[in-house]
Amino acid sequence: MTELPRKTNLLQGQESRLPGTAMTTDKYDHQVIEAKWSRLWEQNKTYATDLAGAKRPYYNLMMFPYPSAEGLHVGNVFAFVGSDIHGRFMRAQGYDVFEPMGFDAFGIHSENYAITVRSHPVKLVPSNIENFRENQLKRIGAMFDWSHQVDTTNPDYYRWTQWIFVQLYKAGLAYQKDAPVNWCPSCKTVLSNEQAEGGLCERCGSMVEQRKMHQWFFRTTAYAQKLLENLDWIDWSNATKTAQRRWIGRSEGAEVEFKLVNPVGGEPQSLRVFTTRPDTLFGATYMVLAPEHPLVEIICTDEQRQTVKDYCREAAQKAELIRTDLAKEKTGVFTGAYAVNPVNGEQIPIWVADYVLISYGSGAIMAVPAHDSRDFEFAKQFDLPIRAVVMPPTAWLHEQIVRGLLDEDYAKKHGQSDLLENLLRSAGLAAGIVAGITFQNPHAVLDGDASWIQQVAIPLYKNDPGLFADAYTEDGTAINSGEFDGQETAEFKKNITAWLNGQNLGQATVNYRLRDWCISRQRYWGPPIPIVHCDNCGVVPVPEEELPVLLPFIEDFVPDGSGKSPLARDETFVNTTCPKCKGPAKRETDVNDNFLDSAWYFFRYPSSDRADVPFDAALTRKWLPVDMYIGGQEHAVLHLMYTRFLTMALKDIGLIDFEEPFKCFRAHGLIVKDGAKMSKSKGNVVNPDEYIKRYGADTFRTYLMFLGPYQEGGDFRDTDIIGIRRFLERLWRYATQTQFLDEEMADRPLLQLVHSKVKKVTKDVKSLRYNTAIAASMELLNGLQAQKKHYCQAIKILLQLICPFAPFIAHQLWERLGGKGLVNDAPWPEFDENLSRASQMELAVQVNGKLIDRLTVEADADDSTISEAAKALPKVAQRIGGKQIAKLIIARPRVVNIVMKK
RNA sequence: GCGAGAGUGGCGGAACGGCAGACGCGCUGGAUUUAGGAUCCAGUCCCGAAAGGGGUGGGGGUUCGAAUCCCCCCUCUCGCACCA
Repeated sequence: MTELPRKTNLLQGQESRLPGTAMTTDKYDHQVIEAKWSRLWEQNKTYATDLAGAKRPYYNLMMFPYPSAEGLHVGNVFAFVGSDIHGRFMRAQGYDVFEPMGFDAFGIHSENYAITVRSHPVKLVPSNIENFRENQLKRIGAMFDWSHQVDTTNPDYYRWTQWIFVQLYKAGLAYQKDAPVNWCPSCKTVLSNEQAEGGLCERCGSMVEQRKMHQWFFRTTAYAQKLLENLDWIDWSNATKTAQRRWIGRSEGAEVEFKLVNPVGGEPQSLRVFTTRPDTLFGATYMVLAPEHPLVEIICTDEQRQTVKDYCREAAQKAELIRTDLAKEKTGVFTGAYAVNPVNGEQIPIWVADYVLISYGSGAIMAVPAHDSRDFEFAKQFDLPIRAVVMPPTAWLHEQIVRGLLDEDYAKKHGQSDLLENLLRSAGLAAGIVAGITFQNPHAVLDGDASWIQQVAIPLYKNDPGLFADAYTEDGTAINSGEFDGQETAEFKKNITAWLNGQNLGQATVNYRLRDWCISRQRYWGPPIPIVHCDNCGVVPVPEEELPVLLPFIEDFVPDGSGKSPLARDETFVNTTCPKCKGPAKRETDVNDNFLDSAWYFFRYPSSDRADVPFDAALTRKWLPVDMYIGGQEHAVLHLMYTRFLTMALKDIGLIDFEEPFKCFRAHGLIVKDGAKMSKSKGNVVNPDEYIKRYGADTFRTYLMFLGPYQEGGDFRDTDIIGIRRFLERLWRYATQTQFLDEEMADRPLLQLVHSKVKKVTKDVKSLRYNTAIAASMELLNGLQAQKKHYCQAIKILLQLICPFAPFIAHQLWERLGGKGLVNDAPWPEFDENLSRASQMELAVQVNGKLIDRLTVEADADDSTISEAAKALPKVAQRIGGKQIAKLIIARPRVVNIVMKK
């Protein structure tokens, strides 16, 4: 006989309904219930918010999805359900909750997918949206207000995306400049950053190059300071705020001017650099320009010209990723030119190296190898002088030497092996160890007499910090810095900046890492940038009344080798008349970045039915800023930064009166499967549809929220979902097969149970700790079932508590039990703090902090009663014996600790 | 390298500085059942027959008392990454 597997996959075959018996009608049949309530909610417009009439508006936003062909991902469901629970909770608190949903359907994902399946986004996107909405989103039990949905590819929407572009253009916040794009020489196409990961083309694997193109930018940097400052007061997840702060990357320093030794006739006479360490100016022994720096070509000497040219060409061909990622070894070449160090008149060489980025600061640096690890590495590689100008604390020197972080190769090369050996010997001798040290037990060494540091290590460092393996980059005391010697870093910075200012050689400056937002995309599937280029009038925005500039249907939308958007191939699109002079003109053919579509969608939701304005002023005042935004931490910087920028810009333009779009933002966690990230290649992708069909949306929702703390994510496990299903079935049986009493609950233990659980669930749901809220609901059900008397009042409260998680079953049972109206509209149960506490408390009794016994006393027992009772416990008394008690601590309602005298 | 977060039973995970392991999965035993992948009851951190002892990645510290706070180290996850 063949052995049958003990268990089969829970998802295989098998209808969830059991063969018909007399009981069937009363079984928990999720399919019937969920279909019924979906229908009722839709018919009665239960979740269509009266936007104009709402008394207590609450805007509950979640990040709208990109409607992929694969369908809704379980990660989306996790995100939406968590947000919906918050929305349902707020509704039960009496708010008019607006919970809209939409589709972020433009962009490279849709376009690429269409290319791979040889279809067209114009065909694919609508059917994907249809599938998302009708087959998936409508089944997860969320309170979506479908009367206000948004589809970014709809001309009624992107008309306003273009309109916003025009407003920004008029406000001087949109401009054009040359910027590099990722270019695949083999596919002859522009690539997005994610398509060029690792510096290789995603499709053909060839090395991605950087190509310069004239592109559109938004001036996000104009708001760098405000974007940073507001983080201090907005109520957002801390991790998100930290990520934004780092992304903005404010750093204070000074701009310093270095004059060229041999200025080329008529050309600029100096180089400006940004440094956060003006106090290290005396240690600047060379300078570096980024390969793209315009002065490179001008200043390099004829001798070096070819070398420099070759180097720059090579650097240009490396994608930024390769340049940064794989360049473990630094590269660079000498230009032949020199500059003058303004503080000491020294002539220092100017190099070109790709470790300096054109996009930050001025694209040029002064190199202080002794106190910057990158310069240090570069100087060692190319044998440039390293001069100490900051004296590290002796502890640092000690640490370096003790750990053996010294550079023997460097010492040898510079004929300083003797010095190094001397250092080691004296260090060893100081600790009573003979020379020829191997640092086997470094921390045991050197702790006694430290005079060797004063006598040997410090002079050695002062003379040549290159002997050490690392640069000292922290603050310290100035050395080798002329009149500034002895100053601490902070005061030195202040003084030297003032001095530079006086000499007209520099001033204090703030720099940001944040860059302007490049919104040009040389692709097809996006809203055309509403600009016309006219030979006479130059750049002219399309007049607002002519918007939208419709995206033309182009059968073959695949990028060609031109590097231009496919729109450039459509003559009837490109050729137009200038809105100003009516002469012939050409349209801009780039489309805008997908992130612009999603940067303002929440403005549109309340006004989605308005054809005349992007967003109605009164509705916007009433509903925005968004009360709660829940979404993925992966959007911590880009999406959330862009929406903040845009909101600030719209405020300054005068269209709104607030500058932060989201009062509260919470990032949810990531959901993994069996401990690993879900991916198609691993074959561990969870398809939500199957689970919803088999277990029901209620079970699926509740399970997703139960598998871990919402803000941390969790591990999805097939085997665990059954626990939730059993819980809901138990709830069903209890609610349908119990004789309930109609009178009010009266006995204290039951009241205590109910009130304590209401308290717990309320607190947890409020703070998004859904997993423990569910656990508390389970405890409540367990507790109710164990009672002798069963009250309708109690089960109804449980239904209210569970409703945000499992709305279908809660509505059904509420109705069955004769509840008034909808369970979700019943006011959230209040709890009584006094009733939530037990009438008796069980205290742990410790002796010297060790648990010995337990003691049950009345909740209001006084200290002496408790301590006498505790001491009287046999196990405790035995330990006390005749000895004296030093201290007796009562920490109610948990512990009594009896501390004995020693 | 930098930043953020996390290391707790066989597993997912609970624990205002106060009884470690709530809740659930799994497992063990029992009841019921034609059947069980249903339901109900009991049990389930480790060592020990018990009394008792040990236990929250490792090592120190603060405290009457530490999974929780502080310092050092290790590991994992996620971001960022030559930003001068």
